[in-house]
Amino acid sequence: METEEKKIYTIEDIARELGVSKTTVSRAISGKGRISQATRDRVRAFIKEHDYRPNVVAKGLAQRKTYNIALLMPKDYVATEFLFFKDCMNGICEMASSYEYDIIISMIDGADVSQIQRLEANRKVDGIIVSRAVVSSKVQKYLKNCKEPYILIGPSSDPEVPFVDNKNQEAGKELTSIMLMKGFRNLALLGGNQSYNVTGSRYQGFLEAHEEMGVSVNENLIFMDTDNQAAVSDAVKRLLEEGADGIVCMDDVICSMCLSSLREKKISVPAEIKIASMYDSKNLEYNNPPITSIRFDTVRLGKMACAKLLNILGEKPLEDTLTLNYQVMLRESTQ
DNA sequence: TCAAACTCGGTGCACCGGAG
DNA sequence: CTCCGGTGCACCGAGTTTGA
Repeated sequence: METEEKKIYTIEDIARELGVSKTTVSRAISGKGRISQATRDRVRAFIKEHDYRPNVVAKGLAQRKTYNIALLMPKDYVATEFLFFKDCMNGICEMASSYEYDIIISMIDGADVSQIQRLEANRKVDGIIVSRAVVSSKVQKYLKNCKEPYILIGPSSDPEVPFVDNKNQEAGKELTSIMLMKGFRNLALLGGNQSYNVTGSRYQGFLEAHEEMGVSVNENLIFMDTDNQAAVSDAVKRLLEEGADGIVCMDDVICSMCLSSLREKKISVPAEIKIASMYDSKNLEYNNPPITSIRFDTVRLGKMACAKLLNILGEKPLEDTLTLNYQVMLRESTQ
């Protein structure tokens, strides 16, 4: 069977077919400038009928835009972050594509800025989204001097740098408060990589809850950088020796490793020790007992980061309705 | 050999003619 | 004169073609 190749229309073809100028067609599509409703309808009907799609490269050429956004990811991200990135990316891509933007992912190796340099030199992107784990000060300093705007996912200490972030500190505080209100007085904290801001924020929340409730923190029960099984097992061993009555894990992967370590030691949850986590991801979905956890909407976080950047790029009015929050999922592990 | 002109598809601005 | 609805053309950037 002979396959008939579909004609790809240009704005000029439409103008010719409809007996108007290219500018008129462009206006009918963009909605900018003065044009009669009748002409606009005619153009739109033609576009619909012939499935016309504007050439984004040409559009970019005329507007000096690329319609690309860079997403900077850390090259050395650990397993605990995978689900975060996945959800975040879903949100970013969804928001970007609704404005005809595409995402270019660039893996950043420590303080090496060569990837960003290349994107900038080749004018590949209009803006940059920096995932929270790219924290090297050299990278941040470089970005500040970049001509492309950027937004940070995660806390920003610099008031000039736009950012979006989950309410990590508040969530850490609330989760800890819940444990303290249940009467636990010897809480352990298993934290992630200390070079990440999120770890610091959640730790601050943990401390604040103690302070507010007038409970002193047992320094021997604070474990950081427990992002691998060996470190978690060691922490679990020590927190049991120290007589901890509850464990707050900074994320689900840490919690999952912690549960595995407790099982190995035949310590039962929640009968012998309570445990709570943050992030409420698939990692713990089928755990028995169900784990009390903070649920963040990371897809929304990604969407919001992208929306804010699009706003800076002049593409999108900023919606106040796009706010971030979290839910506390109270389950059997803390009962 | 090499500078100038042209190419792609779309945008933005200056401007035009007709109507009120 | 002003407003409306439209036109014409320069321009965007980089590669290719033309022609002196």
